[in-house]
Amino acid sequence: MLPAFVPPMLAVTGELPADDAGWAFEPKWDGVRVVACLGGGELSLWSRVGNLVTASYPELSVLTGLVGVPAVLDGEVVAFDPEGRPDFGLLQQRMHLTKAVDVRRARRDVQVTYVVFDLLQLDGHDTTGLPLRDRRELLEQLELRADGKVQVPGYVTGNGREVYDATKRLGLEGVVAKRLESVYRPGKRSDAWVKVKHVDSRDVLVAGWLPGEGRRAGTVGAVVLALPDGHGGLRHVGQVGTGFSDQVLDQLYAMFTAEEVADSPLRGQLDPAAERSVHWVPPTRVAEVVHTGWTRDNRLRAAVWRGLRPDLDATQVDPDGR
DNA sequence: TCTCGTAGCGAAAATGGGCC
DNA sequence: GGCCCATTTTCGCTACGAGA
Repeated sequence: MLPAFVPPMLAVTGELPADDAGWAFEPKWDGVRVVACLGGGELSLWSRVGNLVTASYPELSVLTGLVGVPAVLDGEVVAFDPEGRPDFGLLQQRMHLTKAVDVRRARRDVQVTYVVFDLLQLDGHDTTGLPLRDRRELLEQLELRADGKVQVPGYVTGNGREVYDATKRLGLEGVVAKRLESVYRPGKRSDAWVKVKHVDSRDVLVAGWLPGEGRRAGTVGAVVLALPDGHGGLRHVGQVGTGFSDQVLDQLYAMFTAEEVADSPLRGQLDPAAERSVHWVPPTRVAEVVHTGWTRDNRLRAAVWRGLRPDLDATQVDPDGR
């Protein structure tokens, strides 16, 4: 009998705990959250919001041979780059495939690994009421290892700062701190799990803006960002659409509409439909954003607005944005 | 058959409203 | 006041239908 989907517990974003005691630290895996339900020789894989994704990752059928009793596992499907780092861009080539022929083709270039970090049911027993410490012990007793397709990475107790620094050196996304005594709360965001991400702060130039929709109709939806290209021009480095308060949006809207210009400083660098929607401003204002890295086409990944930098002028912005 | 546009889904963060 | 949930935005990708 195949167990039913259990919605995964979610972490809050925050800082490392001030006191390491009672916390477990593990790397933050840059992949997609997947709950695996096993039983009767069958497997179902579910996304965070309860969509069935079994067909997208046929190689994970090895799980059925690893656990002798019905079980529900929580983990992350990850694609590793040749250096062994999780690469979300690679994984995106697999995420939405549903047809067997497409999945077969994509598997030649991108293999995935299921990184298991929690156990929610075992042999018909609900384990979510157990402390994390006990759930992990049961999980490790299952000895889930399969030829690079399944991993159960260990965790570190204490030394959260060391784990954080190590993940930064290794190019990982960050760490997750989990209270060892915490129970698993299905579908809930809990401060018993705290994700601490590595973020970079950069100074960038404001080149234009896109109108908002819905609640943000009549104000700014996103700000178009640029950096000097080192040859007297500018290169587009993406947009930022989050991190603003309503007050800041109103200020930016008033500022931008008063300065609008017809000419694009980034001609030909955005796709034509997007370029038609942009309202351009002179690229003289400097803003600070934080982001989690760069996409393959040299755009800022997951950029969050921090504010304008009136103390800086455009000539002080480094082509690397530092 | 190919291209283009749209929709949907994955990730994330911030805000505001409702409720206790 | 704090928590939870809904809603908004971003990017990157695939699926699919329409039209050339």
